Formats: sequence, C-alpha cells, structure tokens
Amino acid sequence: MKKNSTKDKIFKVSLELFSKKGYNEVSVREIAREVGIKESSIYNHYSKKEAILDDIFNYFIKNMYKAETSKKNMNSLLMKGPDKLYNFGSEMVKYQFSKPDMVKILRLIFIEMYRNDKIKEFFQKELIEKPIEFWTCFYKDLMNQKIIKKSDPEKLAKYYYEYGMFKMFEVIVIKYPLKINYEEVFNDIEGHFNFILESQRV
Amino acid sequence: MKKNSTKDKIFKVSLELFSKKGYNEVSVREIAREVGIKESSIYNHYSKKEAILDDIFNYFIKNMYKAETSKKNMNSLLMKGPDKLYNFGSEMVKYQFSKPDMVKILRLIFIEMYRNDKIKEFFQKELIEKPIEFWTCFYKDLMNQKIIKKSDPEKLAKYYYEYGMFKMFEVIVIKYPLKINYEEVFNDIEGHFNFILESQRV
DNA sequence: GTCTATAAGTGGATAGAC
DNA sequence: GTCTATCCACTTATAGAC
Repeated sequence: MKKNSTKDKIFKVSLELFSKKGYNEVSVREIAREVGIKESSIYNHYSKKEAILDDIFNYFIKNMYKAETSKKNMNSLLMKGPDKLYNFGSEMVKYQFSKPDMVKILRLIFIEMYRNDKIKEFFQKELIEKPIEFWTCFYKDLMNQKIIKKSDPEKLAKYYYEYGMFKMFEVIVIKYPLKINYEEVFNDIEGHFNFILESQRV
Repeated sequence: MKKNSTKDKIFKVSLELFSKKGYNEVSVREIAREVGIKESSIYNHYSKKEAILDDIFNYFIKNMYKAETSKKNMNSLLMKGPDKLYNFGSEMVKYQFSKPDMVKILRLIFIEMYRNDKIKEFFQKELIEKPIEFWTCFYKDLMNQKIIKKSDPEKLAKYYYEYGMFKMFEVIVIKYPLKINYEEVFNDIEGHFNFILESQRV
C-alpha cells in the first residue's frame, strides 16, 4: 500500500477510530469525514466496512510472522544459554509493540473480542495457543539441558505467558488512555520470568 | 427486591441481554419486549437505562462484600496454617462464581470496561487493587511466620492473583459461550498457588 | 479505458416526540 | 402507541483525470 494514498489514509483513520471507540461504534460516515472524502468514496477502496477490519488484521499477522523465529533459529540461540534466547524473544515483542499501530490493533482485539468471532479466534490462535507452544518448547529445552527442574513445561509456559498477557491487557485497556510506560511493563514481565527461572533452577 | 416482581424481571432480563451483547447493543425496547411489557412501563421501575446498570453493579458489590473476610478473621485463619486460609479464600471465590448472575456481571464488566469509566474504575478498585492488597497481606504473613522466603510480598500477590484473573477472563470472555468447566479453572488456579508456595518455601 | 470521486438514494433499525 | 427524523451500511449512475 502506497504511503499517503487514499486507501492508506482510510486504513490509518479507521484503525485510530476503531481502537479508540470499537468497531461497531464507528460509522463509515465518520471515517469518510475524518479522511476528508465522501462516504461513498470509501467503497472505491474497500468493498465493505468489514474489509477494512480484515486489512487491519492482515497487517498485524504480517508483522507478527515477520518477527517469528524458526525452531532451528531458536535451538541455536538456546545453545548460547536461556538468557540469550529469552532476551531475543523479549526484544522481539518489545520491538513489535514499540509501533503505535500494533498497540492500537491489540487494543482493538481486546475490546472487540467478545462480539466478533473472527477476532476472538484470531486472538485465541495467534496470541494464546501459538506463543504457549513456543514457550512450552523453551521450558522443555531448559529441562532437557538440566538448567531447571523437571516438571510440566506447558504449565510453566502458561504461568509465564498468561501473566504477561494480563499485564498487556491492564496497560492497554484498563489504564487507557493513560500514557503507557512500556519500560515498566516489560521490566515487570522480565522480573516474573526471572522469578520462575530462579525458583526452578536445579 | 421481591422475587418475580416486574422490577426483578427487568433486572434479570437486562443482565442476561447486557452480558450477552453488551450494554450499548441492548435497547430499552428490547428489554421491554423480552419482559413482556411496554417500553414506557420500564420507566415506572427505573428512571433510565443506566439505572438498571447501576442496580446490577450494586448487586455485585453487595455480594462481594458479603464474602469479604475481615483482617481479624483472616489472622485467626492464618494461625491454622496457610492451607486453611487459602482454602477459605478459594472457597469464597468459588461460591461467588457458582452463581450464574455473578458470572454474567463479571462478563459484563470485562466487555464494557473499555467504554464505561464507571465500570473501569470499579474493576480496577474492587477486582484488582483490593484483592492485591488482601493477597499482599497474606504473603507478608507467610514471610513473617517464616513459612516462605522473604521477598516482595506484593509481587507474589500479583503473580498469583493476576494469573487467576486472566484465567477468569479466558473462560468468561474468550471461551464464551462454551460451557464453563469451573472445576478445571479453579484447579488450575490452585495449582498455580501451590507452585508459588512450594517454590518459595524456606 | 481505467481509476477515483461524488450525488442521490435504497431499505432497515432506532430514538424521541407527541 | 404512532409518527417522524435520523441514524446506519451499502448501491448505482455518472463525471472528470490520467
């Protein structure tokens, strides 16, 4: 999508409004007004309102997959120690959410999840199941390398990851529209990671 | 409120619809239709739509406070051991959420939080700050009694409680409208409690 | 010829006035 | 309890730019 094209403007304005007020609360008219075109002109670029939402989620997935590390890559990082791999994953997430658009989409996901099945499934698969799988592998490897005690790696993955997800929910939904102190949030999540790691060390 | 009175019916129907679709998505007409009265009759019982919501939250607060234990009560339970106190708190929560109405209100809180400041503040104060305070006291006492290692009790409180809050969110919003397996959820939360307790034991 | 903007208008739901 | 104005998403026919 070309920068500054009308379609790009519709995308940006829609994301801004959707993340502020929720998808249903924003009318096509409002988007058009904000973009500075007539309502009907929207339909030259998007077949319907929902197509804008689809475009937004495709953008999010594209960015998430770009950041995703391969299993092979992960193993080579793990050889260098758990800190190295953790920092890699942590920096990856920090980088993604340093982009305001990605934060806006995450907020949109949180606030629309309960009424839009497509968003709910997306959240469940991409933001719960897949990361839990990743962190389960991570803890399993730590156990195989005898760095931490043997136990259920999936449990550790959930304890770690789902606490972090709550922190994101807290900062993006509960504390909104207060300015987000990401430094603090990520320190907190890192502190929790170290808490689990130290408590399970052999 | 008398059972089966018109006001009670309005309350029940409103809660049902609000928790299913969200507050804004339900019109007073829809409530009246479902109750089986004329729209204008609603206003004989509630001054405005928002008054129904207020009534719902007052009901929730009343029930939460009923279940709340005093500091004195807590100390006497703690004397009998951490398991006793934990089980007391856990049973208290389980009892509250065995009532379908309380689950519906919690769902309503989760899904309306982002747009309704009153609900957001209520959630933050009653369902985050106060419980964190309670569990901080709990972990502090465990430390003073040398049952667990000395560390930041508030951190432990947050690790424990916020993971549980995410579990509730998961089951009430993400997995909705699937039948909730509370047994499983509470076992998970209890498992996490034991994980923290065992990992921190002196 | 293709792309994009627009005016005008569809049918449906809803909220407030009376 | 009915009427009316206004909202909504979306459609179509058409005019101008390249």
